[in-house]
Amino acid sequence: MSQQRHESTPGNPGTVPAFPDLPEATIARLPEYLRALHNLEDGSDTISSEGLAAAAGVNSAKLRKDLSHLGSYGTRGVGYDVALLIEQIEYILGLDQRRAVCLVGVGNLGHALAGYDGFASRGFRIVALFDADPAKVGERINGMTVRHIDELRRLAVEEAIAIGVIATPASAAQAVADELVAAGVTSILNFAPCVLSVPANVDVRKVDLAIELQILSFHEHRKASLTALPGGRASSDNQEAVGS
Amino acid sequence: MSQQRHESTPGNPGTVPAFPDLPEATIARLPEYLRALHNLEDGSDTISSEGLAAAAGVNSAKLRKDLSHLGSYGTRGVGYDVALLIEQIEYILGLDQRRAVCLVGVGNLGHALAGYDGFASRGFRIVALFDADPAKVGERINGMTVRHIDELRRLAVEEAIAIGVIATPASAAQAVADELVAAGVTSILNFAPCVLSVPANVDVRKVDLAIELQILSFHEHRKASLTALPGGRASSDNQEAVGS
DNA sequence: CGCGATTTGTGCACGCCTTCACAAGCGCCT
DNA sequence: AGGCGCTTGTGAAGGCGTGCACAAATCGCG
Repeated sequence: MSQQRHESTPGNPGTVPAFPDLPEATIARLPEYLRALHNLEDGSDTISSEGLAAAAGVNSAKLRKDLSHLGSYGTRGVGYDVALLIEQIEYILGLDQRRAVCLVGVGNLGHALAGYDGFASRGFRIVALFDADPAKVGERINGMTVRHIDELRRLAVEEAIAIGVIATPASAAQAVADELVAAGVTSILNFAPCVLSVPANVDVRKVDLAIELQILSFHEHRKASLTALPGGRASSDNQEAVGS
Repeated sequence: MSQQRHESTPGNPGTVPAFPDLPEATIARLPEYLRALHNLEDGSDTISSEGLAAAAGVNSAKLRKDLSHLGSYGTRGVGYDVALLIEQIEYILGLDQRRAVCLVGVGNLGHALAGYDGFASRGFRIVALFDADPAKVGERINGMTVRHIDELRRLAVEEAIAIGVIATPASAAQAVADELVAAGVTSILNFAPCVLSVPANVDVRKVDLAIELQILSFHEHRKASLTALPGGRASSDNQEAVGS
């Protein structure tokens, strides 16, 4: 078992061990665990899988298996060391590097994202804003100046930006994605409702706000049809957790 | 558009037919298919599973299986009737009802959501905005007036609002959720980074913008560690999609 | 009218994920 | 020191989702 104890000692960049290949489902939950850990107001320095699972809204066995995947160090009979676990997860997620992020599209949504402090407080630095509209270029948002998209490539390379956020209309999204890729960006968070075509080494995650509502609408429709039927079924599964 | 219900249960006109119990994964993809169908500029009135799958960014076999689950009407050798398929999916998702949605929290993000026209154009009506801050009450956004959250319960009942969107800080989210539930809301879209506790008959979907970035950050971290290792990486896969 | 081209619908196998249940380990208390 | 209660880590089973590969069905055309 490789000891990838994360030390802050600079100067050993080549010693990053083989990365644990975590299941995708586990990766998606690590940020949840991290948030739950940070929100713990409890003064105790350890927490049981049961307690953390409740705080994160998941099954405790699932949480233990997730943590075991990253070779975590819990103590039987005691639980997990909160500080150590936070450190471990932040290291795995690469959050200790406070990655630079650029945002393209300062419209309705982009404006809100630029001002969203949840990014800054959870491991990221928005370092540049871009828009194609000359009327918006020069506008100052949250201490940053909106630049024209033509400057994207130069700035992204200079700042070694690896993550880009697309908050443009769908019609512009593919062109922006191409530009981001050309600038060396290898991870894209796409808020535009469209499919992006990118090289295989670029990761894309998509957030479509309307789709979330449509999924809820389906469940509404289903619930309505069930209540109209005789012998309406009881409620199905739903995650319930203790409030903070 | 006539309310063309699908032909099952031909003997009981007034009742909604037994709802097909679609896999959750399928449900989550139906909105994608719907968007792809609407974006089709092609003048033809039918489309093959291959074509639609490409437009939606999924495997064609998966798409066929998804559509078969909802008793779809494709024609072998021809494809799917675009208009009929749109109608079918919109019916299943309950979008033909243009459900009323209320939004709580008119801060940075909430303001953007209130102005987001993607909701209106894809089956929803935002009918009420609420905030706890007296300074915001009375403000007009996109033709709507922000009301105080104390009015939530009365208005939600009056308008029969079934879907609520939470865009408040995390500290207020649980209280707002309780209020929504008390007002009869049975579906909640939560943008606050916290776990909500709700009754079993209430559906909750969560969108955490920072989590999405953190997942991307993990992949960045992984990619960086891989490039430092011998063996390099092979990129042969080809993501293909219909360009904008 | 029949044949071939085309496309849907689906049986099947495989792999991932979840969940249960329990052995192993740890610390505290007597 | 030893036993006891608590908690982690994990083997195993079951369910779910995915994608291949092919039979069934439909249309167009000669």
